[in-house]
Amino acid sequence: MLMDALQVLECGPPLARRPLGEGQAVGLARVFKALGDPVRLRIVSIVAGHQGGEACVCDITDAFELAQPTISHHLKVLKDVGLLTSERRASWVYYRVVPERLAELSALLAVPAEVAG
Amino acid sequence: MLMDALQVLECGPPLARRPLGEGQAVGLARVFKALGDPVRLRIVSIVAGHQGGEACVCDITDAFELAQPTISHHLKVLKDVGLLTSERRASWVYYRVVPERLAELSALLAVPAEVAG
DNA sequence: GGCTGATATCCATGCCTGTCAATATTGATG
DNA sequence: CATCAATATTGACAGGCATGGATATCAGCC
Repeated sequence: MLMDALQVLECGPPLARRPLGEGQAVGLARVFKALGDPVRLRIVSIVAGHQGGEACVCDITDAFELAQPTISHHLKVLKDVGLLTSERRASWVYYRVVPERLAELSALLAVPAEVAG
Repeated sequence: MLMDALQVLECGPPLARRPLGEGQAVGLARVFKALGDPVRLRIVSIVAGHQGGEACVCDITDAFELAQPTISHHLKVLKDVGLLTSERRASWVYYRVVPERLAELSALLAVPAEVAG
C-alpha cells in the first residue's frame, strides 16, 4: 500500500529534479499529511527523543491533555503511513520511529544546487 | 505569523533532540499540512524543477486537469506557509520555491545518530 | 475608455478529519 | 475464572478543506 511511495523515494531524486508523478505524489502526500497535525508532530518528536528510541502509549498520553482514544487514533495514522512501528510487550505497547522513512522525506526536501542558487 | 516557526527551525535541533513545544508544532504542522496534498506536492515539484526556478500560473495550470480557481487556491496555501513566493510581471504571476523553507524541513527530519542506531 | 487574457476572490457543496464517550480487546494477577 | 489496567475500535458530531462556477481584479492593447 505504501511500499510504492517508499520504493520511489529510496532511489528517487529530490523534489526539483523532475516533476513528481501523480502516483508518487499521492503516496508522499499521505505521509506529509500525517505530519500535518501538531499533535502527531509532537508524538513523533516524543517517540524519537525518548529513552531507547521507543515510548509506550502511556508516556505519550501523559504528554497531552487529550483523551486516550484520540492519542490512539493519531498513533494509528502515523503507523499506517509507515512513520511509526509498534510492538506489544506485556500490557504495554511501545512505539518507535522508522528512521528510513524520516530520511526519505528529508532527502526529498533537500534543496539541490540549481534552486538554492 | 509564520515567522516564529521559521525562527524556531533555523537554530533548532532535529525532531528527536527534544520534544517539540506546542507552539512550534502548530507552526510546523501548518507547513507539513500544506505539503500533505498530492496536487500541492506536484506544484512545488513543478515550480522547483522549472527553468530558472520559477513558473507562471499558466505553466502550473496546464499540468493538471483542475479548474483554474483550484490551482490558485493551492498556490495561496503554499504561499501562506512560506513555501512559495510570487512576483507579478506584466500579465503573468511567477512563483518560486523558498529554498530555506525546504531546507528547514529537511533538517528537521534528518535522523540523528541516536535514533538511526 | 472599452476589450481581452491572466490570475485571484467569493460562495456553495460534498467529503474528510480531529475529538471524545462508550465499548471491546488484550494481558497480567489473584 | 473474575478483575483490573492498558490499549484499540466504534460511532457520532462539529469543523475544516478540496473543488469548481461565477465574478472580480489587474495588465496590456486598440
